[in-house]
Amino acid sequence: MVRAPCCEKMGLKKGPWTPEEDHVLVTYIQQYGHGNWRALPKLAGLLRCGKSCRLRWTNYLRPDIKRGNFSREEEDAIINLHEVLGNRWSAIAARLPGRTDNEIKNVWHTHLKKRLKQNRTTTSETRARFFSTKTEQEPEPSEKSESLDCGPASPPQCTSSDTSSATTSDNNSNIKSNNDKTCMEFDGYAANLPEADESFWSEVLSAENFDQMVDQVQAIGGVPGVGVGPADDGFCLDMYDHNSMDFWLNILPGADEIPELLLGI
DNA sequence: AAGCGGTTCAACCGCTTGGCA
DNA sequence: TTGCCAAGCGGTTGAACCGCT
Repeated sequence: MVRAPCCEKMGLKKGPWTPEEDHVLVTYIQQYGHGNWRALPKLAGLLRCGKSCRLRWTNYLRPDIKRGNFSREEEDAIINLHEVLGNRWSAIAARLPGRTDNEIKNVWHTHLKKRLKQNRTTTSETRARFFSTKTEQEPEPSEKSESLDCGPASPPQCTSSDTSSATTSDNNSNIKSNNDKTCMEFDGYAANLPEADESFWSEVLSAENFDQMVDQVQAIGGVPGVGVGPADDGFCLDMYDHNSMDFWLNILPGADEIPELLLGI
């Protein structure tokens, strides 16, 4: 199917926005709102298509947008959310107030992918040691694994987040899922897990739960980490002290020491 | 100072989704 | 149920910028 580009009509401007155009757009939206994006440029007197106006507004001109570099906390949050949500940039952006999906996508491709790649290189020996006893036929990690592609089936009992803070479950009880398939990663190794429905992830990712659990773990001087493991009727996901042996025993049954390079991340 | 290659990020393209008649 | 339209979304592009030689 071939669809004509939205700006194909002659006379519609493309490319970078000028300060004058920005001013016209902002003034119009402040005055009348943006009921219909397609009609907006005509009404506002802009030689742009509605789509271009919407993008300019949502990605740049909106008053609630936070400009400037991402903090380390924000970067960590993106990494953690990306592990769970994959390339759903708008869903990730919804959890980072003031940041747009476009911005997050750019940061991911320009900074965070590199950072993760470096981490994986430095932890590869540790990882190999820990997985050697449990997952002898583990496939080689691929570049593509970052996009949460579901590769060949991996043992569902061993997986986790590879950074300190991550998602968590309901207060003191594990959250059980249904039996569909999804993917999570451990330091680049994709593992198939039972997939949870939307309400499950909403609950897991709810700010209240997350903050509460992080606080609890930090209150005892621990570093928050997420463990995922088998449960009687599916799998469970819970938050632990990342530096505790219990955490590693849960996700790597049989482990005899905490992965040195992951301590205190 | 100039050229070049790598990086960044705003903007675009086109597919998907949802609402409505 | 079907078709159309508007908006949302993710992938990609390319101009601007930056650092190195």
